[in-house]
Amino acid sequence: MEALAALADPVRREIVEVLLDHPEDAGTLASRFPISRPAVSRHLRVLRDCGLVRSETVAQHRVYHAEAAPLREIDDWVSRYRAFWMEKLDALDTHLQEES
Amino acid sequence: MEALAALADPVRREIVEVLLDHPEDAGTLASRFPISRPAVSRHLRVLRDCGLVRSETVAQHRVYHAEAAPLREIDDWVSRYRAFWMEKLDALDTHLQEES
DNA sequence: ATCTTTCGTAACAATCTGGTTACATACAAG
DNA sequence: CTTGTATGTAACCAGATTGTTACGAAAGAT
Repeated sequence: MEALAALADPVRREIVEVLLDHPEDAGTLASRFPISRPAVSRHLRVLRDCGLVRSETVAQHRVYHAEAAPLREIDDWVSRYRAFWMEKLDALDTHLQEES
Repeated sequence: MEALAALADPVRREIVEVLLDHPEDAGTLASRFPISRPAVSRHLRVLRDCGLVRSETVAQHRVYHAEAAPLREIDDWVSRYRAFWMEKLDALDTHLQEES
């Protein structure tokens, strides 16, 4: 669940959101954020280290791509408890039914 | 997505896992971990602040319960990208089919 | 009333995090 | 080859995080 910690940061979350939509090189990616390019570079390192992102070198550019596997890992964790909140929300629905 | 940051910590994640199974008082909860009771108490505060947990006072004990809503919020975020990795994994399946 | 149990908070130290600027490397281009 | 563009890394700093021990409040128990 190292990926979960990586996604705790809002900047990294937004980077991933962009890359899930389309691949993008480091510079363009950095220009989206109000922080320095090296700061973004390090966020990319964190994302790379936990497998949420992969980089492909083309000329002197590094094109980043989103990687699916770790997202699935998080989904699996949450899934284990989906039954819990389904139940709770069902109970709420019932409650509202009874009130009306 | 404040809950996501809260769950980045492995201790807090384990606390939530326990409470999703059954409610438990602060002391018993603390005894599960190799850290001090005040440390656990503060983890509980973080979880309370982001709504992942709720406490009920019974006598001089504080019984903690898991709360469903924030888990759902995280699930919703991941859901937005479920299509992405479904697609990737499908592509992998196809690839393996072709190889065999 | 006083002691005991349960639990949160305060104060403090050590580590982690995320930002900045300065610098090094790699490849294209002229 | 020398210059310029695109990136990652190193060094440094401020603020947040997480742990510890000491203390305080609240509610049973004697």
